[in-house]
Amino acid sequence: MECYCQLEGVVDLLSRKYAMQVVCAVGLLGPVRYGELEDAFGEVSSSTLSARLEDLTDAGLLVRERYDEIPPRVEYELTDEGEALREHLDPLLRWAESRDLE
Amino acid sequence: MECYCQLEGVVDLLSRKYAMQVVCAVGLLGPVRYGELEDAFGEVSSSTLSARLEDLTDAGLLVRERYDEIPPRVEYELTDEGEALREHLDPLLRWAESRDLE
DNA sequence: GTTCGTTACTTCGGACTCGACAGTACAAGT
DNA sequence: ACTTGTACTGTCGAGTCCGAAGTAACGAAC
Repeated sequence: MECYCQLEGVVDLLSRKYAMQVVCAVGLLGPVRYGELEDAFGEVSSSTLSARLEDLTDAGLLVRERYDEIPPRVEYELTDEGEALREHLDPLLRWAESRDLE
Repeated sequence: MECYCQLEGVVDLLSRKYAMQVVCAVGLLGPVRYGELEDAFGEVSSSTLSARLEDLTDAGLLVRERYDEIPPRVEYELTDEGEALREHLDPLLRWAESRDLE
């Protein structure tokens, strides 16, 4: 019970590709458009990125704001819960980054 | 560059099933045997668990100690790097746990 | 001396997830 | 007409994960 083995839910969500990076990226880039995220990631597949955005939105960690314009405009932002998650995630990714650079 | 989008390596590793839980579990259970982990997880598939243990060992986050006994005995433990990771991971899983319980 | 128990895994077929790339909708600009 | 810009969706082959069953090794029990 004290070993986190039984964890599901959010952790499963974060265990999908790019999930952790998306949370931190949306947090740092503020209200951000789909294309900006795609550019930031560089080599992500659009289908996977949009699946991840949908997952995180459904989980209540992101809000998706769609403007009725042509060409379309959509902006993603963290909810309060998403921001809470990002604060826990940030030290982890920061550590991972410094480790990978060695 | 500041948005963690390009992160690979450890993050990809942690983005696989049970990876984060295994790190925290091994940290809390001390030197721990394969079967103990399997019991703690309860409903894990043995193939996936052993794949994850191998990944983490190859990445230098776990050490695997095999004793020449019958029946076999194998113990897993965190390396210093694994412990550093666990310290960053722990607040995250703690948050996830409290969120999932709501 | 043959079966039983223990442990830490593999192996297997099928299901799920991912990546790359092509395609969609719509209007304004040329 | 035709191209441009945006945010996706569809498809399909490849990679990953799943649970169930099997494997190897040897000592102990019968």
